[in-house]
Amino acid sequence: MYYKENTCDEAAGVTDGQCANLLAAVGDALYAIGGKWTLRVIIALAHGHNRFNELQRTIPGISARVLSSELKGLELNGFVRRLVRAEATPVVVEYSLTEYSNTLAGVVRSLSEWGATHQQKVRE
Amino acid sequence: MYYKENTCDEAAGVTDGQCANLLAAVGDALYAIGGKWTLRVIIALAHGHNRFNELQRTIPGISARVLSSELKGLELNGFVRRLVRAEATPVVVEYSLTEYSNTLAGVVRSLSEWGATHQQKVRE
DNA sequence: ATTAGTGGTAAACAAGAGGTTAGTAGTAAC
DNA sequence: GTTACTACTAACCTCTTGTTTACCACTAAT
Repeated sequence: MYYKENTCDEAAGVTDGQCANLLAAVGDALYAIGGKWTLRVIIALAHGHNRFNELQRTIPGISARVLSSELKGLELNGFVRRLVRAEATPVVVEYSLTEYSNTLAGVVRSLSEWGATHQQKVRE
Repeated sequence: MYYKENTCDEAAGVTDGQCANLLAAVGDALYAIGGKWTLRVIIALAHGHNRFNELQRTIPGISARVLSSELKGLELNGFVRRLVRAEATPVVVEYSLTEYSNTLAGVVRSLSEWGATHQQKVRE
């Protein structure tokens, strides 16, 4: 359980450490993947969309400028690999996920599960 | 066509639907709790910090203005309950999580687990 | 009398994320 | 010859988010 029921004094000291740890960890996670588009790009790549314009078509509402900067950031952080296929005409660029990005599977799963049920609740 | 039409014909149609669903669900989730402070406020509340200034002390870096607007938004969306204790002097305001906010447990857990390991990887 | 604490709000501003428009160079299809 | 596709990038603008500072009215302690 991520929450602690009681507020009694003996617990305060103990859970405050846990709380600070949680705050820091969640802060780090959101800093890396909390942007509006970051996870969506990763999801689209995970489904085999690995070209620039293909990604832009798959992700509704993203602009070329934002997609470009997202891909750069993801490459910099080791989530995405960029491969230029110079043998093709015109030159084709392929993006793909690294193994490290697989560590995000759990996050994507719980986030999408919660998001789906939450969306149903919002339409009440 | 001078480039391949599909990476995997049979998969394309099937997974594109899944992909769109995932994108929408994750989008909804991030819209609700993807802000810089939203989850941190919830975590602090979950650890028994239920007064305004207490929350501000617990969450490093948050300003009163932002905390105030976060709490308003969370109350509006049904994550937080606001209780004014008029019998006390000075008047005391208590914030607490609703039952609905417990549905976020899985999200917080996976996000904090990933955030913790990611932070270790970043320090390489 | 001064300081600190209660729970905030108002105003002014800064920063950054994201959106819009336009344009690059080359090729291929109509 | 015109359109459309490849993968972007530059410039500009807007809008949200967040910061800072000051302030409210009241109380309790020093």
